[in-house]
Amino acid sequence: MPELPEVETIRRGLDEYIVKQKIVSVDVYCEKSFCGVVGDIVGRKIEKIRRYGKALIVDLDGGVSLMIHLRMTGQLIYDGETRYAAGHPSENFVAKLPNKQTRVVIKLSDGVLYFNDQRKFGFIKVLPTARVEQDEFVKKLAKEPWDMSIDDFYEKLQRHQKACIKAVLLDQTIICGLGNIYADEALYVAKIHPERRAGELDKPEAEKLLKAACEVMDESIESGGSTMATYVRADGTKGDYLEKFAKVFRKEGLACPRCGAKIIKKRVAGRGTHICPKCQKDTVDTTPAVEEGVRND
DNA sequence: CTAGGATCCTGTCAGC
DNA sequence: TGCTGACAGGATCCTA
Repeated sequence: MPELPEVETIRRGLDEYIVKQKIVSVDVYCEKSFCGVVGDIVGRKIEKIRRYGKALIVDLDGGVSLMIHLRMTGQLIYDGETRYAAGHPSENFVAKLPNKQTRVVIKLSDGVLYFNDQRKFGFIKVLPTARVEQDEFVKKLAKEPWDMSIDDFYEKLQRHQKACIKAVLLDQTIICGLGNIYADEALYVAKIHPERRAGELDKPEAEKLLKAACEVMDESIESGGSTMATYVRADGTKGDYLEKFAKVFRKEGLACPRCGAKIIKKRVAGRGTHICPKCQKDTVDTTPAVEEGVRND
């Protein structure tokens, strides 16, 4: 799905466009995609949009909230005076809606919010606002990289000694926000091979990785996420992290911008993984002479 | 407890 | 053309 930067991009967009609007009606096209009773949210006003990791919380008046998780292929498309679309990028962003992938349609006072989701892994769930933080998913989330101390991160890596570092980065209960794109990009920036065991990273490496995670996600959020967040807005701007900033993700066969070696793709932790085989060594760097393995390039 | 694999679902693409 | 298997920007459940 949409990883943290994309979800944050959606949050900002919804904050601008749907807050203060009233829910007029809700059409559920796919039962699996909507958990709750439609009558509990119709007529309520949207007060606030929050985010926990990759989960979006829409607070309504009367102490009711919606939790929205896009998982792999979810998208939220607001169609009002302008169209604001974000989430899993696809032609749906500019298509006529509803369409085959539309799962829930929320009609608002001044526009319509479409929840599309090709694979139906995502969902919208109705719950009392007071219970959001008690939700099993929310409760288990770890800190986001910006809020995590290096000691905390290093200790977590030690705790998951034998797991691939990539698997660790994808585990939201260890560190929250990264998904397949930003895990690959962060590992590339930090020059760490995704198949290294978490326990064998030394502290300077862990620090580089944590910093890289913040960096790649900051960059993406600033550009509106990797998706075409503002696709149809008048200014024509669009978020295009993959085009503009990604160095390895979906770049297999292309030259590494750092060393020129050919980027490869292989399966790691059950996911397609992009690596520069030269910059990202799959064994511990035993180069002598430099203390603690710190290399300043 | 951790680690790894299967699984939910639809759609697309490469290879025969 | 039609079929088949692999794979996909996530998270959970099951097993060892």
